[in-house]
Amino acid sequence: MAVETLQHQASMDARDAEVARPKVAVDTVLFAIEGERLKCYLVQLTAGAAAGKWAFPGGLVRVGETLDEAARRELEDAASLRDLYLEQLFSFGDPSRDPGAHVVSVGYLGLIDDAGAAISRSRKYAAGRWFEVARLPALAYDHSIIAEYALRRLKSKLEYTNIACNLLPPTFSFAELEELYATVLERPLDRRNFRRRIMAMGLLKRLPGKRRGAHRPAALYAFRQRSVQAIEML
Amino acid sequence: MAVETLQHQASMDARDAEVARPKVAVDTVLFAIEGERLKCYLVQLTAGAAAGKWAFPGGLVRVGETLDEAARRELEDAASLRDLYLEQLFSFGDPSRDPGAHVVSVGYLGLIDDAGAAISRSRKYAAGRWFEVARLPALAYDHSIIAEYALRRLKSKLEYTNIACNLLPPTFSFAELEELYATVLERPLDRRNFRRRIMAMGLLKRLPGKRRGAHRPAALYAFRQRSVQAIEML
DNA sequence: CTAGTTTGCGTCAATTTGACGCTTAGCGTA
DNA sequence: TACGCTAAGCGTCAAATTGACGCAAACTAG
Repeated sequence: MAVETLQHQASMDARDAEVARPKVAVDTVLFAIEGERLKCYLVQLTAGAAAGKWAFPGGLVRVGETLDEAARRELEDAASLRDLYLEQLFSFGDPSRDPGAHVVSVGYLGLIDDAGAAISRSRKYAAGRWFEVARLPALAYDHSIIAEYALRRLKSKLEYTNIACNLLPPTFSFAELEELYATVLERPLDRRNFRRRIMAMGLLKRLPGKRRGAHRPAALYAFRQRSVQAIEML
Repeated sequence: MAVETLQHQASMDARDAEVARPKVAVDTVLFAIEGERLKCYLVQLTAGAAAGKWAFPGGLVRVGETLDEAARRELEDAASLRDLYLEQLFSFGDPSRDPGAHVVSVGYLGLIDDAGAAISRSRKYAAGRWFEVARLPALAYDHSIIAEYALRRLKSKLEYTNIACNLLPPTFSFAELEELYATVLERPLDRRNFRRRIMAMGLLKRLPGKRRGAHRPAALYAFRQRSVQAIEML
């Protein structure tokens, strides 16, 4: 009788050591807006069969840390990033997703308001930089599938949550917010209907100042809540 | 320098064996409707610190199988169940969720149309039976959190997918469908508006026969598609 | 002061949603 | 057989929401 028929969950006793088990990794699809383009951060792998290919920053989960902590640790290591929005996406467990070993990857969606904050100084990777989402290079492992999940989740959550606050600076004009939506959703929005919808959600607060530009000055706004929450969910 | 800073994903080389890694398990929250009550299937653990407690059927993932396969294998083992609807929920990675070891659990939502199909003859568990969702016993590990996720997902997906087809027999009356919704959502539905909404989605096909009962006979319906898909998602 | 551009508010019809009334069909019983 | 009961099934109406679009206000550049 195999070990797992004797116990529901694993315990640290000696019998476990004899059975090979899949490992657990986290991989984060990190998005940012840069110049009216949605971008995501990729790192270039240095080791393994996928060396030279691009992938999302990630790595194996250590004993004693949560999945979120693992994802944050890997982002800090890979790009010196801290305090960003992270949300678990989906877990990818196909044993052939990594030809080298059976690794279950917990995919994460990450958002940051400033692409410039990412500093690729990790010795773990050959390089790290932002790519336009519409023009990603070939990705290692099953990361192109993870990318699809992440993009779908981001688009979906834009519609019914205040998740956009994590892609914008603390203060912004309505036009900037609308541009963000149009960029991510890849479709034009009616300016007036968009304003009505957003205002009806009551997420924003108007700030005193004005944004001066080449034309009529725009009112400044900020999100009431910086924490993500659903609007009018049943 | 630790192993994981040298490689992105794990490989099977010798250095890995030196580092303890979290294990991966799957746990499935299986729902069924029985007598106007939403129920879920629990098993009673026999081993480990949680022995005697109730939990969702699950176990460690083996090298070479997908997460879905692992979940199906455990359900077959625990309750002789096959060919049911399964959907990945969320992964739970808190290292303290299982006091015995660091086990990352991938939670699954399962649906079956016939609670009677579950046969608890597994030697792995002391017992297995259906519990009313509103009156679950104390659960092992973090399974009460997983239960909350599963119930929320089920309620949510009822609203915009044809997922209900997995909780109903192949043929059913409109009243039975409405009762299912009311039971799961825990609120009364307006019969006429509900019918309009469901018909507008175009999921059902009318069958020739009639359901004879104590009163006016009801038309019989079946789902056009038995595969789950979202309706009118943007 | 004028032309050009962006901001910001408002209107209107079409569609969707929520609340509810009424008829139909079959069963059981007098 | 006819009457009452109950569930099934169809339809109506007002309120709320959505999509399409017009227009004036505010500012800069020349």
